[in-house]
Amino acid sequence: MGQEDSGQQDLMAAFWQGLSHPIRLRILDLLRQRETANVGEMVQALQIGQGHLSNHLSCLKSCGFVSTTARGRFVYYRIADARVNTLLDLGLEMLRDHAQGVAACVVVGPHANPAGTSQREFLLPVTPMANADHEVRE
Amino acid sequence: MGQEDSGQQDLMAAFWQGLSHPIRLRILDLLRQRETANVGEMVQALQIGQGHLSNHLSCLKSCGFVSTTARGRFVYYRIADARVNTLLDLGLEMLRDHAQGVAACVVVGPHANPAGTSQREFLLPVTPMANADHEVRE
DNA sequence: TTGTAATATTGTGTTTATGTGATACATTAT
DNA sequence: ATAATGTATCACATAAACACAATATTACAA
Repeated sequence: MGQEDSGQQDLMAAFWQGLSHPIRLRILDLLRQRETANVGEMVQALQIGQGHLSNHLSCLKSCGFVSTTARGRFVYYRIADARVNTLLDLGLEMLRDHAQGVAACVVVGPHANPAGTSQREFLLPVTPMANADHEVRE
Repeated sequence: MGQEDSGQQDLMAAFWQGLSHPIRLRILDLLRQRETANVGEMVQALQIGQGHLSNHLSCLKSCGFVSTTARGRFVYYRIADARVNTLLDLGLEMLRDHAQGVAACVVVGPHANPAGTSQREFLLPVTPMANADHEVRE
């Protein structure tokens, strides 16, 4: 009976999670602009702790979003391959049409947004006629 | 100086997180096969609690991955648009080349995999020569 | 209107991801 | 060898995401 191997979905979920953190996304953005950068340079640009950054970099690398080149004691990171850019661009495009909904997404459970806690702000231009809730009634 | 608006990255992270959960991915897979299904049918197919499923559906909908059509007291869900499929296909393709790394990704910090806790299993065929750690030394 | 079925919400207890600071490693310069 | 610099790891505290059970809603049918 239905359902299929959920094992692959576990892995897939872990894969997407690699992109589910603002710092990791900022790292990718930085690398898309600078082409390449070592840890120290990124610490400077992103203004976060070295160890912390290193952990995120490790995650991005494991998931295959970035690759590295060690030169002496420096380690240069860069976007792993074109598909990463494709993925990021497509995501951004979709986000444009759902910024408001994403901002409101409580990600399962009200606890995530303890009554009153300011909704996530959406500083992204929301496409005007993007049927906010995609609901159709017949 | 440097860094740019991290606000958009927060939203983008939330967007990707919509895909970062095995149940949500199973829902999307189901909808890619059945084209459309109501909550009850999905409860059956996925074998999970109705409330639980409903929460995940809510998340997927907010983020724009699925859309709904209410017919009477039934609510039919379906993949929102072609881009969702593109995204999922591309992700799967990338996962094939990094299954092992993703499985090992400790997602920042060792606590995530408390010493000994069996590594995440990878039941996905790993592409033979996919340079596991993408490291280059010069 | 009353009862019921189909969905959506909420309350609460856990698990897992993240933030920090300290520490271990590796490589180059003295 | 020894010190200094750049990166990766680790331990601990905290917060966010999740699972589950119970309850609230809404649309229908009798």
